[in-house]
Amino acid sequence: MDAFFASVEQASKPSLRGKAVVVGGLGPRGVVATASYEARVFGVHSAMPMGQARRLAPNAAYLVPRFTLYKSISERVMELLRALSPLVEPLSLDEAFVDLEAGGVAWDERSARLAGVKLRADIRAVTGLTGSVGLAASKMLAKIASEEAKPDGLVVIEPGTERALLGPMSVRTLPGVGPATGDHLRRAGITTVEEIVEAGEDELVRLLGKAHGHGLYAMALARDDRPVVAEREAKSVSVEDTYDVDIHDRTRVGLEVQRLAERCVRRLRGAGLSGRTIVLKVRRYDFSTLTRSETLRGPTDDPAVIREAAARLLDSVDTTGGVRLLGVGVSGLADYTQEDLFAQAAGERAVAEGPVEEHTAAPDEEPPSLAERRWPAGHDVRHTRFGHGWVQGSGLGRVTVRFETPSSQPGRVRTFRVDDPDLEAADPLPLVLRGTEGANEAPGAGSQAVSSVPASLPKSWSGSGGGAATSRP
DNA sequence: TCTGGGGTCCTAAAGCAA
DNA sequence: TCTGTTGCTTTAGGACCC
Repeated sequence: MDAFFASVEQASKPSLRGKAVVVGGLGPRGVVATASYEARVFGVHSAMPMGQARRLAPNAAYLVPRFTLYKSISERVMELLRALSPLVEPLSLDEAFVDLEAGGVAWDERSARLAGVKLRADIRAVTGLTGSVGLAASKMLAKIASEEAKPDGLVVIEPGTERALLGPMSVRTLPGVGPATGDHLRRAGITTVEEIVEAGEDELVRLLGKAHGHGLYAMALARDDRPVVAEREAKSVSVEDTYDVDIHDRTRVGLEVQRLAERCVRRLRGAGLSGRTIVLKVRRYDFSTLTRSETLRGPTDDPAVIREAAARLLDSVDTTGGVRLLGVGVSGLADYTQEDLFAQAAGERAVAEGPVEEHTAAPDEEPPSLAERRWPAGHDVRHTRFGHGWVQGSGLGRVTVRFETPSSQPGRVRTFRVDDPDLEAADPLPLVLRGTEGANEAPGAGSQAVSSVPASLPKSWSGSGGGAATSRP
């Protein structure tokens, strides 16, 4: 999918279409998750610190990610892919490999291209978004082709043309070559794919080690026979938090680790898993990162056991100077059933844990007090008089809302007090009114779309207001 | 206002057992 | 009994990906 998070936001917010949109963490230490193509013109890109993005594109719309919405759209796209082949390997919410041959829908260039064209049309019809397709004989080449195809395109790499195509490309094009390896190779005078080939396999292994060296050399020759794997089992489960300001207080550090351990267990149990190795991660004030781990005799999903292990690991870490990030993870995963017996044997009382689904936005499950509701930029809201809209920004006791829906014209902006009883959080509306395939689900989709178009209404008392303010107190 | 969160894979060192 | 080799497991760190 093209600029996935940003595209979803543009689709659900008519006033943002054609505009620079940046989705990411809005706190003082946030980074960009996705920038719309309009924002990329200013030099904004993924993984860039938000502060830098704001300097480059001060007039862009800055929004917090809404993972549950993205996930639901992702699932619809994955369904389309699974209709093509049983062999679908998701790489992330917005990318997947599909083995078209295994699905029997494509066996030569013509049939593959046809399948690709139809897929792109289906994605558009079902989600209202654009996706790009890369077609080739291997995963690596398909991936490169899809990069070339973006945005909103389709690229085929024909068998026999691979080497010539790859040759002049930067080594950074190849999967597995990031900043570090790229630098390493550059210092050895290797900047293009054909220079990797010229250097030879032995030299690559000498430079990068066995696994990486052999692998990269093969990739440079366009040799890649990695299969498309449909179901890959998780190897680890982890949670981590970066704090807005470094934590110095050792007691507080300990408490945070306990909280993280509990969140980690919730996720672990939600997935029906238990694990044997507990990992504590600490990023210090100077960004140096260290991990400490402990392997238990057997797998567990017991919150007390994991909390205690994490606390022991913390004992061996010096946190003077402050920490900016803490994380707790579990690896060496095993099935839950096996663990169940273990937990029973330990005679541990089951901790009354909440629902398995975790909220993406708020780490804390606090009672949502009247005046202290949070209004994250970009989230949907409903007003009893003005209908459906989204939070453009909040701060200083005010929240600014734009009233529009995916199918409306760009809407008006109004500002309210954060404790306005007429305003409440709302679920996202579907981006497309009816899907092309399947019966129309979403019972109420049509009526919602019609009802909430804001006609001209009394003036609010707010000024136009600048861009979205951060919502941190 | 420097640098998220959730993962995967690889390497190297150290301890231990055969 | 001493020494060397090999292999497995645990631990820590680093690179990479989206």
